[in-house]
Amino acid sequence: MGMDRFVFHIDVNSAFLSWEASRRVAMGEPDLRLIPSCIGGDPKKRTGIVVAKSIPAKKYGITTGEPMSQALRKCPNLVVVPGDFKLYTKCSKAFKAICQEYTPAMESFSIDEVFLDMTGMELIYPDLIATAHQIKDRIREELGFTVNVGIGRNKLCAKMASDFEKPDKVHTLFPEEIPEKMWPLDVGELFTCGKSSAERLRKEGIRTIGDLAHADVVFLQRLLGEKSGWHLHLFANGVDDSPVTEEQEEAKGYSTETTVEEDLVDLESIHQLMLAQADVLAARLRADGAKCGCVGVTYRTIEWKNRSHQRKLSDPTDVTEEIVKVAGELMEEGWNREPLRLVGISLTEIDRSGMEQMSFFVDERQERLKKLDSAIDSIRGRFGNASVQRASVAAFGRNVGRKAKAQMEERNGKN
DNA sequence: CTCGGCATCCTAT
DNA sequence: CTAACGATAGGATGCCGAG
Repeated sequence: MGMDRFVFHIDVNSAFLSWEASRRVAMGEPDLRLIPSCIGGDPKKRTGIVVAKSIPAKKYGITTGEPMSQALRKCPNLVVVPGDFKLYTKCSKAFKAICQEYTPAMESFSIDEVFLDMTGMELIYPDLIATAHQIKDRIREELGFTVNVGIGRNKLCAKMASDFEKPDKVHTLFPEEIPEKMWPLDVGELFTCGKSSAERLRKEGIRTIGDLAHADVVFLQRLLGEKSGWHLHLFANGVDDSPVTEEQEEAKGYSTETTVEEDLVDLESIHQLMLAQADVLAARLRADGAKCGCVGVTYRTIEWKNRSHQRKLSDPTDVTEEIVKVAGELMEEGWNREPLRLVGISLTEIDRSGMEQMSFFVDERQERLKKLDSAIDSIRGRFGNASVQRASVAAFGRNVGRKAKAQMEERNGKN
């Protein structure tokens, strides 16, 4: 039936840190990869989180996603470097350009990961493992950073394999290797088995991926939900039919959220922040020739309680003022006046039909607002392309809050 | 009973 | 300093009310 496939998963080792380190090495500076170091928030302010870490940093028990303050307690000498998304975008493109040379069937999975479908290329690459080594070595020699390559019969196995020993390694995970290489691993290591699922499974005595592979599917579905249970069971057995897709899907939603330095306690300042956020999102909609049919707000209280409210629109829009009006109403209706540390807006039900709405009369106000927004877009043009912003981990600790203020000031300056 | 709408949870980079 | 801590996206899940 379906052809047997060969899939590569290529993953840049500690991408942000590697990219920063390779730039510094090229400029004759010390190699961050050889010392305890990380990309993260401003250590002086002790805010933000660890976004990427060196292997020496890992030896201190530092983990990705943990607060900087905690990481610094584990390793006071930790060298902390702020993020630089311009650099990451450049390195990502160079990395993917090399990968793309080996097959047209490449899927960009994230800024630092690709899948390659190498099926049916035996004549060009008779030894796929040698080809994997070649790709890896070329990237290291030409670009100055290392990757791991995982090889499997499907994306799941390729991805699991690329996660084995790091850095600068090629691993395979073929069906006959699954019991030996994957089943002994902790359940939490399985792709899409996150903290919550792993915890539930462990409570039931399911500790390894092998345990999961042999567990009863119906039991798993009752424990984790119908789809999650089913999928995790398939994954644990190395089963995955999802194709390597070349073209990336259009976004189904646009969202932004901002953690503020000082808690928000009044509607006025919340409104101002949301105006800045809606302005950015609406510009992205227009840049993509899209409109949204649903507006949502998200917020987080100082007690870390998350809330969200959303509402469908009677007519899809790409107008800042329309979005912020709905967002303001949602916030007013739902917010119980607890101080907020985070506020965000999400736009969903994206409509790309691009067709102007048929109508016998033109809504004067809407036209006026659209012209205003277009003017704002052209001013914004010099700040560069929205996709860079989208890809960015937009705020590294020290910019949090400052960014919110800057957004508001920029917006205010225009009025 | 099923479906749409919504809030929340979970997972990933 | 004694709990502290990002942004963005997509999908799943559970509840509720309408038809």
